[in-house]
Amino acid sequence: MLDIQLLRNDLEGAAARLASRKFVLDTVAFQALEAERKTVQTHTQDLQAKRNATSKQIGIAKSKGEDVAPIMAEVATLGDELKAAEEKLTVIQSQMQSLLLTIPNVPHESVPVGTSETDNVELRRVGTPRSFDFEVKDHVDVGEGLSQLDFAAGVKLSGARFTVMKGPLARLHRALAQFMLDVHTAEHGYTELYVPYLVNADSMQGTGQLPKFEEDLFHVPRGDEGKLYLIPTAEVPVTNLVRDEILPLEQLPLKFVAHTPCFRSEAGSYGRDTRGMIRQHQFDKVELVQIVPPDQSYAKLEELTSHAEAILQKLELPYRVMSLCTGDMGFSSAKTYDLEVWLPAQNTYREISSCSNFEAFQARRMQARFRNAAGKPELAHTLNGSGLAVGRTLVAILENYQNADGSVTIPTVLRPYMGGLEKIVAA
RNA sequence: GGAGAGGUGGCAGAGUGGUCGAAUGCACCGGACUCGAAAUCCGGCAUAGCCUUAUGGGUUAUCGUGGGUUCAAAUCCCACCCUCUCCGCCA
Repeated sequence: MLDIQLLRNDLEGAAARLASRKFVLDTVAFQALEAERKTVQTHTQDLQAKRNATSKQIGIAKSKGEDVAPIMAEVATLGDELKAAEEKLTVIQSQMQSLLLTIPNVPHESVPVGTSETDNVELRRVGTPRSFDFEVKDHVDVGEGLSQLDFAAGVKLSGARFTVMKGPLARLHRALAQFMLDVHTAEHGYTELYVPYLVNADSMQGTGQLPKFEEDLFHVPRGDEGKLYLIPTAEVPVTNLVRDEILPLEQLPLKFVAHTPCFRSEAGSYGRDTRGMIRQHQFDKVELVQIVPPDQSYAKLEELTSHAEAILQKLELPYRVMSLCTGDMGFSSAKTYDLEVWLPAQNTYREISSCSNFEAFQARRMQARFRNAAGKPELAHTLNGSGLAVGRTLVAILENYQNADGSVTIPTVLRPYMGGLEKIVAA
């Protein structure tokens, strides 16, 4: 959520910046609503002040044993008028709130301007793609060749976009998550968390999934009206830990890492990545989250991104770092770096991590604050990034570490997690 | 699932219709005293919004959440949420 002051003080400027990310802000509607709000709110508060003053007088008069009938008569009609004004104000305020909740974040000035994926800017490449002296298979053929990756079983149990892994491959998947957690806690200073996979609507609104992207979420009914949502990323429960909190300055920055499954309905992407486990309804991810003072957030974005990169480097997977353009960034983000891993079978780089600075956008929705040096509550900045998406990392390993005989070499750093196993061979 | 108790400021805890945004204590901040500290004394000490504005001032809302009664609600009524205790069940 944007600061409404920004819209009041520099509406055209805000609209121009939002336009760079393909969002059209209806400035006329905003101004009209804002003008009405001002009138109605002032009027309502005047009436409330009058009511409060009169009620107080009645109280004083009664305590003195005086006749209160004349004063009562004075406010006889106030009630209806006030009620009407309050109702009107409530409607306007909820309209304003709804409007604000659907406006995306303003891009940081360092974000490249563009309209689509193709305008993203490559910042660096790390590692050299391996050259193969045989025809590379994609991860589906590699995994099924090993009889350890079973898409048909996933379909039987649940439907499309679900997968079953078996044996050493399932263990490799677990090993990846363990490895990532160990690196981030031991080397990068993150505190490991275990969090709920079902969260309430307030949490989803806090990080920006609601109200706009309900169709991307799975939910389960609970009670008559309520429902809980399956998390699409650990970002939601982890970041919402600080919702409605005022943190002591000394506690910042907070650095959390959590390994969770992620559930996405993938509405609107029915035709994309239907083969393999690139795009699943359920996948595991190790997520990094930082809560920091505003003046540190851009330095922390670089740092957090480097933490995610460290995993790829240790796994010796070639990747590149992209700075997403204004038109390709997520709703809540002010700046995003994507890490893209090399997939030889696709002969391209594919997203495996997304690291973002949300500035105060999420914090404002969540009322996540800290007490600044002056002792005053101030909105914190929130950041997060995948460190990494476990399923896609597994895909990358299957493809990059495949051998001519169909086996898959296990990256050195993972072998301790695999009981010393060096290679996965067909069962 | 059954029975009961309870949710008030950073914490503890008073307040059951009226000068209550809320006593008191602790914690915290500033000052006095002191060579310094402790003790003591004095003062300060919630958050969000709106209007106005040179510092500032005015005003509204908030006592778990939402609704209702009333001129007036922390206080009365209804619904919901959460916590605790006991019983049952259970990984």
